[in-house]
Amino acid sequence: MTAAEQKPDSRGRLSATDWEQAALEVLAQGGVAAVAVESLARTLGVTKGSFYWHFPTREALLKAAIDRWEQRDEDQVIAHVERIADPRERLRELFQRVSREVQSHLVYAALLQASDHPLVQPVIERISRRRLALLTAAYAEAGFEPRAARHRARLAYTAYSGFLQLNQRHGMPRMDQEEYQAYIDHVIETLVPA
Amino acid sequence: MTAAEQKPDSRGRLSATDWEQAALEVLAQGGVAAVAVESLARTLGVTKGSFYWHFPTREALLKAAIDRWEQRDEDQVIAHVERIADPRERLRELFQRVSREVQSHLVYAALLQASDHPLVQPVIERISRRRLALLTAAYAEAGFEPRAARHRARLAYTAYSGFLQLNQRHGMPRMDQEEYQAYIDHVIETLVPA
DNA sequence: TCGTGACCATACGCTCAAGTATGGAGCCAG
DNA sequence: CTGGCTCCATACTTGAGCGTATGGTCACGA
Repeated sequence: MTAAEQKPDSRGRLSATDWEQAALEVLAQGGVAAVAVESLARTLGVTKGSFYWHFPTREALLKAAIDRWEQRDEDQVIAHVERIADPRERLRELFQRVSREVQSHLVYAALLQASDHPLVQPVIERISRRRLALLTAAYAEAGFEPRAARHRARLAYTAYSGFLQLNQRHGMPRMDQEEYQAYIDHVIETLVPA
Repeated sequence: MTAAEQKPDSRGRLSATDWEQAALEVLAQGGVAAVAVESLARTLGVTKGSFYWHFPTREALLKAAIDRWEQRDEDQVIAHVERIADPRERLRELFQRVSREVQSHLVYAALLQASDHPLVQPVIERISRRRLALLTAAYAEAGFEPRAARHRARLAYTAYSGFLQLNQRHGMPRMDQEEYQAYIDHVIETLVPA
């Protein structure tokens, strides 16, 4: 209902960008395996013939879509958060952001699940390194020793990805909105120095 | 080198248990997708003909292997840890255990990655509930309010699975043994009350 | 020794999704 | 109005895995 009407330029024709957008949507929903060309074509109202005009292969689409997501993520998270002066406040903002910007985190969760895929492995590695460095820097600025900053950053980051892992489309008793906010508060209390 | 010689009863013949064991090994290594009958048959030195005598289908093998693992896990973790009286000591022991018993955790990590598989989903759900309950109880005994105990348990558990996620066969700068131990200490310090 | 049953090999068939080949509809420049 | 470019449909081929059909071998008991 949300992927059907993409952005027909004038009369139903599609562009490569349309495919990437749709790919990201089903990626967030059904994981990497759900990014199948015939299935995608159906949701876009066309057939494979269209796809293979825009992309040489399925991998190419996957790569393009993931690259696009990574770029957007870089801009949003890094830029908007890195300018917060106080490191404690910066850390709090980071944790809070998980609840908003759902789509982006869903994509990240999907990529985590497919981290053995040769195409996403380097992406996960880059993202991990970047976010870990961001956290480490924040903790260091907040007064942690270098070693302790690294450890606390790692703990925070693993808690983040573990949280994503255990929340989408499977196990774990669901939390309602209030319980969720209380949990976030607890995490901040525990992992961010007063 | 480790999966080739399983346990030929007398002369090269295999049993259903041998297949389950081998399945667990490649499951820990290559994930659920790596549990393929023809591939497994090759590593065991036989052909599919053998497999389909012991099991009606691939799913059956997967289920049997996972059940076996879950049973062993139940015995090892739950039984050996639950008898520790002091809740703080119990929590420390839990964290320490992640470094030993590597195989078991590797299987869990593989299952996490395939948590959308209809066969794996209920397993993950059960395991999650059990371990979460275990942690929650320990924190409650250690003096946490019920709500805080739940939150802290969830934080610890997500940190655990996130840690697994980001360490096997992909991303994240590797830690050496000493750094790893220091990290565990930091986690215990942070998440376990003094 | 004979035959029965446990275990395995060989050779198929079936399905699904990726990729290919080719042609057709619409539009725009000349 | 015509040729060419863009975007798409239809109909194929191909490869990987699962599952099936059928027969062979070896051990062991009667």
